[in-house]
Amino acid sequence: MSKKSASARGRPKTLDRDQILQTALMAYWEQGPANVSINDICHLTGASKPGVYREFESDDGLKRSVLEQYRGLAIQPVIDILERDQPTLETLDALIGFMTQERAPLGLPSGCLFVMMRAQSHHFGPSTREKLTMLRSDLLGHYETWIERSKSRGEFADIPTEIAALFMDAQHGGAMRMQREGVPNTTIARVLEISLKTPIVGAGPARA
Amino acid sequence: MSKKSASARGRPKTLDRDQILQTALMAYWEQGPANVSINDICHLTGASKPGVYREFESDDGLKRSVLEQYRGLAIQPVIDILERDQPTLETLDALIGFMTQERAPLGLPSGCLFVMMRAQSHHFGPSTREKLTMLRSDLLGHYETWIERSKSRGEFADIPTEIAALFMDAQHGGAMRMQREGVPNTTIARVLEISLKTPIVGAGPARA
DNA sequence: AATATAAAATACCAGTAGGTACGATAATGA
DNA sequence: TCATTATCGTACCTACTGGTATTTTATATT
Repeated sequence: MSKKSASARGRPKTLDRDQILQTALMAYWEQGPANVSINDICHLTGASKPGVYREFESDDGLKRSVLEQYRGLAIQPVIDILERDQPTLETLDALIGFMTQERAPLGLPSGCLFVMMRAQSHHFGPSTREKLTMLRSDLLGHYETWIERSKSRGEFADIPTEIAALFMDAQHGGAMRMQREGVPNTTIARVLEISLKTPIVGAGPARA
Repeated sequence: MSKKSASARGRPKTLDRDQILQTALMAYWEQGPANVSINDICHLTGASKPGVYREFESDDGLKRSVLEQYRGLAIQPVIDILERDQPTLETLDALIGFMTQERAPLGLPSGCLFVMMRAQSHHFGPSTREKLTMLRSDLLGHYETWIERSKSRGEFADIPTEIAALFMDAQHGGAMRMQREGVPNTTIARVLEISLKTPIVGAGPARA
């Protein structure tokens, strides 16, 4: 890991890895990964194509790295919410709040790159696909531990943990898809209130 | 409309429109629309490229036509279930049954082409996008009339109809995505039991 | 038989994708 | 000073995309 600051031997590198990652991340997120070529990223960043390939090895490698970057940006916050020790209902509210946050003021695209990439994982190389699978099972794992903790407090319905985790993941994916299709965040939040809270804490509307 | 059987003037057409549509439909469904080129479809069907363009005008036109075809195959059955005059719970069971049907024995790919295409609608031409939007609002409309009918029988929770329709659409999309990711249909069905039934008829597990 | 019509398919177009060979360049170590 | 090392970027490669110009062929009409 101590390769950066130590003066290397040859010509010093001018290529800005983080800038490329950030630019690619935003371009993928906004336009969809399949609509952004390596050439596009070169033009956007001013980097040369061999430079990008030297740094990331291949299209597959770049996408894998972007996904890693995206994890810190948009998946970890979800995990952080799950790991705060809060009453179940408050966690659910925090999740809904995070998902339906207005993106434009933050300069962030709508939808979720992770969800988008999962939906078209067969377009990607093996390395990216592997990363996708790992991120997915990691996220599901965090859902599961949170569910178990909620259950131990008696604050979670009697649903098998594995099923409940898939259920929460599905609600998240649904919300992100709606956002991409232009459904207003307030509306998405109302849907999530019903779809997330009712099955989990029974806090939904009265039955007719 | 009486152009087919009437003997036309020039060279008789040998191009089989339906075969192309069917082949393209299956290829799109299996591999994702973005992974199937017109060339692929030509090779699969034996048709020549200008023939395909003569029939469908463009990539956009072909995709629109395929989508139309897909409607009859996989969207209309859902609408038919909604239009059967059944108790709400039976309709929900029928929907869950349809979504989690084993596809392999029927020779059908898993997932839903409509859901896939909605998720990447920005890859397509204007005509295809228009069709997608129309299909979406048509489906949502059918959900809404079914919801209203259920409400009038007192068999639907007190959820605004528009919200409930988006909710149902989201559950459908989530199920199709899980299926694509390889989640077993029995598991998906259990998730749907919770996510669909609990909010709508309160038939979920007891709260803790 | 000659002509009009329409569909057939080969062979091509420009554009772009992912990827790389290779000579130039900027630093360090001897 | 001079070799060594490593990154630089131009210019290129092949493959394939959506799309079409052009010629040939099979029919119906005259």
